[in-house]
Amino acid sequence: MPSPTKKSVPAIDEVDTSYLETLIGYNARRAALTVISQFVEHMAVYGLNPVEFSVMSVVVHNPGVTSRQLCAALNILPPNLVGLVQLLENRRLIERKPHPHDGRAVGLHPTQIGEALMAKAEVTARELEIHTCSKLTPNQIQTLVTLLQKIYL
Amino acid sequence: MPSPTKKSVPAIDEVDTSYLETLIGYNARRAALTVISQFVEHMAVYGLNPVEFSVMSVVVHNPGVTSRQLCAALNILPPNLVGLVQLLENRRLIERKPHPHDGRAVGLHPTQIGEALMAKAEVTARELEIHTCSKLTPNQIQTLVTLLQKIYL
DNA sequence: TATTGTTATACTCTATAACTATA
DNA sequence: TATAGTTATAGAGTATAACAATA
Repeated sequence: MPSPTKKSVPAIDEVDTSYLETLIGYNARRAALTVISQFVEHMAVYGLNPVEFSVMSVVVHNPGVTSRQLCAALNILPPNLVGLVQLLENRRLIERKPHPHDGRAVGLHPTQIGEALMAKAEVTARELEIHTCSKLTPNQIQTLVTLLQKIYL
Repeated sequence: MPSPTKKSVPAIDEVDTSYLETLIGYNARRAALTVISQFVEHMAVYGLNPVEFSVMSVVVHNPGVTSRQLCAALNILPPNLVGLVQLLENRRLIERKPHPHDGRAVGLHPTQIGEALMAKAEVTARELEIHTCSKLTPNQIQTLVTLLQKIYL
């Protein structure tokens, strides 16, 4: 008489993901998705998703930056930036001005509204770090940032 | 007479992304994209993208796992897993068998072909870690994994 | 000839609602 | 009534090719 636990096709009680959890790629992706979903949630009050936030941030810290420079800095493809810039311009967060010495290029500048919005948004982003990394000490957060940059920079 | 550098609308020589580089979310996303693009490149020989690799890995290490369990473990929505499972089944990498004591569920099992493929793919994935993290010591890789898990687990 | 910005478009990934079969 | 698997579909994100204007 077979014991009750003997089955030719057993069921899985708890899924073992220990192998995947040893891989950098798996952990980086899972962590990034967690951080980003919290970012989306808390930045909704400013009407900014992560990409819009980073574009605005680069424009505020680099007034006059061109689309090409933005694309290179943020790893965005030029066709995908066009609609983004138009959206931010329509919201009066940025302005497009002629480039000082390249007739092909256009400089992107923050408006007063854009600067005011980002001043608040960047404070929120900083507070969000603490919340997202609540299980990490400030020292560990700094270590994490340093190690991540060694991968992509 | 104005100096040549005096411009009302100056150009940006080099884009300053130092603010964004202090944010966990920005770094996690950029690092994840770098790691994943290398993974895609090196796993193409097996015909597996990152999601297919993780599904296959969980099935191999948890024979009989159900779709629901897979979804919960890998953070995939059930409708998006359906096509994935069909694809892997068509490639004879997994098999669907009746669940031992739940008529609604279906157990996913690796075939011999699937197990053989994943044995090789997991070796490649391990080698890829070393390549992707060439600027990190084994100790730093371990630290990075631990810190990332504190965020999403 | 090369580059900036742009349009059009396709492909992938992700998300939601609703259905069926079973518990 | 709740859950597993599925279908259909919508939306977001990402990709390539090609064009006009300027360098």
